[in-house]
Amino acid sequence: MPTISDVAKLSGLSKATVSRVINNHPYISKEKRERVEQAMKELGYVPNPYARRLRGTLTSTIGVIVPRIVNPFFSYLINSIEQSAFKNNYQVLMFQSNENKEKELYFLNLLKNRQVDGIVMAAIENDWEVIEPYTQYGPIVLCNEYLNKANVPTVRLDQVKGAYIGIRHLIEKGHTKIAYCTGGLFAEDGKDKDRNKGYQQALEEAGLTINPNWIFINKHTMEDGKSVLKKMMAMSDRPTAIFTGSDEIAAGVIIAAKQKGVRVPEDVAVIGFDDQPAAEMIDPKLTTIRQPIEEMGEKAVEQLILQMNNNGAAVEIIELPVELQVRDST
Amino acid sequence: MPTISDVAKLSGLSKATVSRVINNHPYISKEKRERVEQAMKELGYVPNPYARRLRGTLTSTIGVIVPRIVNPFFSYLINSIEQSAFKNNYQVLMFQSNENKEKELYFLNLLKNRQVDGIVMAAIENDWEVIEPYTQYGPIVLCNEYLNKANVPTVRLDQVKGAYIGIRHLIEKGHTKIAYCTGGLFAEDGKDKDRNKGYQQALEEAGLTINPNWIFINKHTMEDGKSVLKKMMAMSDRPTAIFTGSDEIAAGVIIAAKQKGVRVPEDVAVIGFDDQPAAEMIDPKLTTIRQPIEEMGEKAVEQLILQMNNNGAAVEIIELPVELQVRDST
DNA sequence: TTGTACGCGTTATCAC
DNA sequence: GTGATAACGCGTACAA
Repeated sequence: MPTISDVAKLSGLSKATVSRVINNHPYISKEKRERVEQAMKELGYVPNPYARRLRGTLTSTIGVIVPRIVNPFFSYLINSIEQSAFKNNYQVLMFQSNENKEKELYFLNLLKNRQVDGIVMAAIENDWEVIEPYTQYGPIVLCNEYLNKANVPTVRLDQVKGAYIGIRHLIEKGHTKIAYCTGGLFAEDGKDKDRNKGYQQALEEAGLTINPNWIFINKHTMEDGKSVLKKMMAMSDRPTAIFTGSDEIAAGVIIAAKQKGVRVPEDVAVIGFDDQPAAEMIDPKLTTIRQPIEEMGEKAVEQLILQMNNNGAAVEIIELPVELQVRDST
Repeated sequence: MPTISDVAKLSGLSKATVSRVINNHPYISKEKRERVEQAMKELGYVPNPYARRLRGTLTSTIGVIVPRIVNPFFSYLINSIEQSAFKNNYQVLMFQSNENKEKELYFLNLLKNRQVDGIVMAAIENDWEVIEPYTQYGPIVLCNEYLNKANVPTVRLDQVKGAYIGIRHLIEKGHTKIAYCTGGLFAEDGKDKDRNKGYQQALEEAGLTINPNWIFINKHTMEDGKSVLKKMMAMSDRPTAIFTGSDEIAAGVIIAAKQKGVRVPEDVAVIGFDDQPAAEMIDPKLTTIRQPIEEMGEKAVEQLILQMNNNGAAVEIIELPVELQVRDST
């Protein structure tokens, strides 16, 4: 690999001059500039980025941590992040935490040793106390996750409203017996706490009370959806509608319903969450909560770049709206 | 950021000794080793990777180029690549070419200036003649794509067989009028040429001839699938089965069929390709061709690492088998 | 406008 | 075993 010295030698000029040409400095005679360019072309010279960085020039790659990229929600998010980053001349280093605390820490370490200049966390496995120290090495922005105690830029969705408008929609359709799936434990302060709040709020407003039998916790997959439907059908007091918390679970519910001859939405109305492409493939097409993933990715990159360029930039919390997408399953 | 000199100073030893500790050299007294480790911890010292690389130590990131990550096929592929790379202590820089030649070249340049040590190309937009020169900067392996003229490691699927067993299955089910979708132009030497070959081969063996009206070219999306079904139904001589070339197209066909009251598989049998998760969500569940994506990603990483570690390693062409997954749409 | 010389942080070489 | 020191490739004060 040719170095700047080779170029200098070939062009009969000094390294300094070559460097100036490379970095577009003013005050170089046209003639020498051309001589240098000629020599660079001839040698196929490419600046060594490690030497440059060592010397202090800024780097240009950002890291993104997601739980699993095969989840369409996250592949769409990464897509958006990659596109935005590219527009801004940043590269994207992609990581899957696989919901593994140690893997997450491994990735955060890349920030520490400056393999990346900043990180977008779209998953967060460790407690904030253990993540927080890494912010001293470079900016971290939270995306689709948030922690009240974390004083970092955050881009998130209004999950309270997401659940609220979903439940509300079911109520307006005349349902009073509404089952509910959550990815967490339906605790005050755990995973999905915002959605839980929206759910409770909508019920309260309508004067309905929660039937604990109709709460399904720790649900995530299509298989979960199938088993939920079966459990529902086995109840003596059956719900007539279900808020599933994800399109995948909703798909499982609908598939199982068909198997059992349960009609959707006549016998059971089903509402998903995410508005994934599959929502339109399912029969009946899925009513669901649409999330502005694209915009979320853009904003996250925007915030991150802001922080990278300006260490003291204000820490913004951006909340994006969700909306109801009514189709045929409710 | 503390440097190796800071550690040396604090521990009262030389940079050389500190470096030896960092790199696990033998022949260091236990006592000094501990003194160094203590100092490192105290300072929160992290070696600067750019300096290390400048000095000659190998880097550890590989690039992956895919057309679009939101295509489940590729998100699963990237997933597999990321997992394999991680196991081998490599990081993954992810790129979407968006089927754009220039973007592809931009990424290939990262190889040139050593931002990545090697590249897995799961998409290939430019002619090989323009890509080939980049191989001098680092290894490139082709994944799910191949070019006869390219003398680089290649991991691919047996597409001829993929189409062949699909069509064969339809024939065995008694179909003789079989429509066919291709992503290319059904040309001798273009996109999907292998599948075309498998299609023709299966028909020939069964003594069937190709009806040009039943060939649909340039099809990719669910929307394409819908319009294909409509066109089929408008024909006087209708096919009774269709090989769609992708689960997405198949989904579109089935959705449109339902709308029109066409029964699947009674009136039209549909076969997909890929075996994406959606294949099980669709009603009827999709018969499709399963591709060993996981294995493909692993092999690609394996080949790439082989090349990176051993410049002269043999160039292997690995062909992975596909298989028929029979469900309810045929 | 151009060149000289130094330093970025690390590791390898060579002495001791 | 350990410590100077040079070298990796580049950018920039400083001098000219």
